Amino acid sequence: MTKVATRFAPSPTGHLHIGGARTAIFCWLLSRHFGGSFYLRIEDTDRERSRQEYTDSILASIKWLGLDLDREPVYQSERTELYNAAVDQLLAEGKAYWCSCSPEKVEAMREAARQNGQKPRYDGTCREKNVGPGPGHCVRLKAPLSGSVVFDDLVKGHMVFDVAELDDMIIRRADGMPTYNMAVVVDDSDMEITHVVRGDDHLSNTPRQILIYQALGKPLPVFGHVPMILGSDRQKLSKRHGAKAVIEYQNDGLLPQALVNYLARLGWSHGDQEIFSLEELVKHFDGKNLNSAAAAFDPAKLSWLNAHYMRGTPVPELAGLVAPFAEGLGLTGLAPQALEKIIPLYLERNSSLDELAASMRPLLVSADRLEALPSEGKGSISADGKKHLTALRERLEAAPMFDAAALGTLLHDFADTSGLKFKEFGPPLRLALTRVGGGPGLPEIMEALGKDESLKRVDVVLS
RNA sequence: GUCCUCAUCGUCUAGCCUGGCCCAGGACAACGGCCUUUCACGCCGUCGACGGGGGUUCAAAUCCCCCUGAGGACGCCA
Repeated sequence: MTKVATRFAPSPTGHLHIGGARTAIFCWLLSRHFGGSFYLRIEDTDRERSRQEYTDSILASIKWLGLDLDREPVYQSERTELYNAAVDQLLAEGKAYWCSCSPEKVEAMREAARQNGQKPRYDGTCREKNVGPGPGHCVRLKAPLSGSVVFDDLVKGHMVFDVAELDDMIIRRADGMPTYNMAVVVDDSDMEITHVVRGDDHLSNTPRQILIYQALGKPLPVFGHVPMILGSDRQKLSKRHGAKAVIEYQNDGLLPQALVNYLARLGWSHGDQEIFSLEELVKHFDGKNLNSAAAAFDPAKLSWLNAHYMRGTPVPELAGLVAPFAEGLGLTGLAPQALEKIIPLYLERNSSLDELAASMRPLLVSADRLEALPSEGKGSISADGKKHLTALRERLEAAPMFDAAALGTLLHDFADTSGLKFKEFGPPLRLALTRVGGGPGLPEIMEALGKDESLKRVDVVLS
């Protein structure tokens, strides 16, 4: 058995989005499962739409996801000679021919076919004419006129296409560049790709590509067409579904492992298991159990997974990961220890790094950078509240110990001796300390803040 | 229009190949409760699906046919 090789082949016309990322993950997983290789090929033959910044972005996203490559990325724009050699070979062998039909003329043929209820196709005008090269001439594959193309798809099963459905596709444009189907076949063949895993929007391209493989006399790879990812309303994925480019998830504070786990599990399953380490994914992902139905993207489940992975990350590492998000909130020059100290207080209350940074902010800024409290209404401290705070402040100032355990006892004692209920002084104290309604326990917050800062925050709202 | 693909809880899915163990299991979400001097976590529980119609069979989510619905392809785009 030859060594398994897979490839992910995006065109650099946008950032790596969620659908592409899943395809890349599947390809990578399949190669790793079989101890094979994984490659990246940039399909940039469309000079108009391809942009270097997107290539860079895709490469960065692949890396961030942790998908390592076994060779440098291949750029189709640099391989024109290879494609031309293949086209010339087919021409020389009589398996392809020059065509002088203008695009307008071909479009007219298609329109006519459509009118007749036929599949729009090229009618083969130049097939036997031997027109030869010339300005505006393209090259077409001389496809078989009858028979069928058969292959077994990893996810769709046994596929049969009647070649009568296909026409003589263009394999080299008038400008000398190969067309997509030609370049893909030449590349996959040259790169010795054994498993072509891609979106099922390519399913109907497959018989065309198989025709090219056959004309070239090259062995066929195994094909696997994974269904598309839909939005939560089962419509085509778009921004409003919260389905974004990988780089945006990164910017939102998602952990790559969460995204990989979520995406791997979308359209693939291993019994009832939901959480997979990378090792488990590699161990179980053998190209089977792929769902042939399209799956809807669910941001809530992704979020749940992210929370799970955040909690499993060691605090010092987490501190390094949230630091950039804290900086984004204007919290610069923070000591790593400052973050490490309060991360445990907020970790289980957040499901992304940016939320975590935002919720920790009140404990990380100085008292004067907290926003002012409203004087009345929601979020304000009543006159009674201030009175209770004044009394509590005295106890706090007199506290010999300022750790969470001692402060917990102090608050209980205060409730007992003052006859006040917790809800009469707890919420005002919380507002004074953090300006936020919920969060970690008051004792923990005060310990993290320290005595001076805690008293200062109380003083600010009392003055 | 032609060809192709797909169809289990709101969502991701198990089960389907090799019919009975499925009056359909798990997870996310939602809802309720417990824990908690807040919020959250955690725990317990509730709601909730085989698209429709025909067959085949003692028996169908599972096999066959039709319908419906959804998606894709039909480029000198990829």
